[in-house]
Amino acid sequence: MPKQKETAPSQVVAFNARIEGINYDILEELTGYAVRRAQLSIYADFTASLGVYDITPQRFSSLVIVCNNPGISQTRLAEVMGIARSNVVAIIDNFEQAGLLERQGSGDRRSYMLHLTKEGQRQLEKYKQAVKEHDDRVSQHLTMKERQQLRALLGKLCMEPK
Amino acid sequence: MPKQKETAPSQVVAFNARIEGINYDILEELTGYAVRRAQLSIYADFTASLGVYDITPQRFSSLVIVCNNPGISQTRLAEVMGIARSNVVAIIDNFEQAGLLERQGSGDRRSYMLHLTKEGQRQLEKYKQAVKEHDDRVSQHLTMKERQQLRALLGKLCMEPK
DNA sequence: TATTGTTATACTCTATAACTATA
DNA sequence: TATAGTTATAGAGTATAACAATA
Repeated sequence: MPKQKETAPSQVVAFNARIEGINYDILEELTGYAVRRAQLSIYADFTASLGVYDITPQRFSSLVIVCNNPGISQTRLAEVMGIARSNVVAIIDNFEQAGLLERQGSGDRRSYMLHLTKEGQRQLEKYKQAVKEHDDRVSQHLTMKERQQLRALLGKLCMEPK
Repeated sequence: MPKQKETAPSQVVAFNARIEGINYDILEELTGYAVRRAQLSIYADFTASLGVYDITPQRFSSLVIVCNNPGISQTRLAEVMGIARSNVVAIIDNFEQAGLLERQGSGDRRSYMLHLTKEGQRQLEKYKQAVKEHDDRVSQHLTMKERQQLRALLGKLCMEPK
C-alpha cells in the first residue's frame, strides 16, 4: 500500500478505527457504526488503488452487472444497484462516450438493452484484476473462511422480519 | 418497520442483496461489495428511523464523541471521525445554532473546546434510544455472539500489513 | 394509465486549497 | 513556520419531481 505523496501531507488523516484516549461510548457496540467505519476505509483504499483508472465502486459494479447480464435495461440496472433510475443515465452516458458500453434498441422502443463493447470487456478485465488485488489487500488479515463468514453475516443484516 | 407512504411509491426500490435472475459474477466474492451493500441498507434504515429528528449517522457520531470527550477540539474531532477539518465546521455550527453544543474558549486562542449543553445531553439520550432500536432491528437476525463476531471481523479490515 | 429514459434540481458527504488569527 | 478554524469550491452519490415518447 504505497503512499503516493510523502512530501505533501493532506489535511485529512487516514481513518483509524480507534484513536487512543477517545471514549467511543455506545458507538463501540453498534453494528451500523462498525459497518460504516469499514466501508469508509475500504472506499478510501479502492479509490487509492484504482485512481489510475476512471472507476469507482459504483461504476465498477455497473460494468460487472451489464457484462454478466447483457441486454439489461437501465431501470432494471437501477433496481439491481439500489439507486434511482435517473442516476443511471449519467453512468451509462459516461461509459458510452468512452466506448465501453452501448445502448441497443429493444423491442420496446421506450427502453434500451445495455451491453459492453469488446473494448469494454477488455477494460473490465483489467479493472477486475485491480479490484481483486484491492479486495485481497483490504481483507489480508482474514482467512478465506473468515471472509466467507463475514460476507454471510453481512448478508443477514437488514432482512425483513417475516 | 412501518412503511410510511403506501400510496405514493417512490422511484427508488429498496436495496436487495440479491435479485433473482441476475448474475453478480465477481461481486459475490468481494468483501468490499458486501460491506457497501450492507452499509447502504443500514443507512436507509437509519434515516427512515431517525427522520423525525434532524440527525444522520455522521451527526449522531459527532454528538456521542463530543458528549463523551468534552473539551475536544474541532481538529481532533475531525481526526476521530476520519473527515476533513473543514467539514466539521458546518456540523458544529448546526448543533450550536440548535443549542445542543457550545464552542468554549481554550487556553490556545486558535482553538475551541467543544461540549454539549444540558439540552444537547437531553436530546442525545433520545437519539441514542432511537439508534439502539434501529441497530437492533437491523441486526435482528444475528445472535449477540454473531454481532460481536461481525464487529470483530470488520475491525480486522484495512489494517496495515505490519 | 403506466412505464422508460431523461432533465432539472437539491442535499449529504467527502475532498483540496487558501485565508486569518494565533502560536 | 506551523496550527486551528474557516471559507470557497468541487465532485461523488444519493434523492424527488416532472416531462416526452411509447406501451
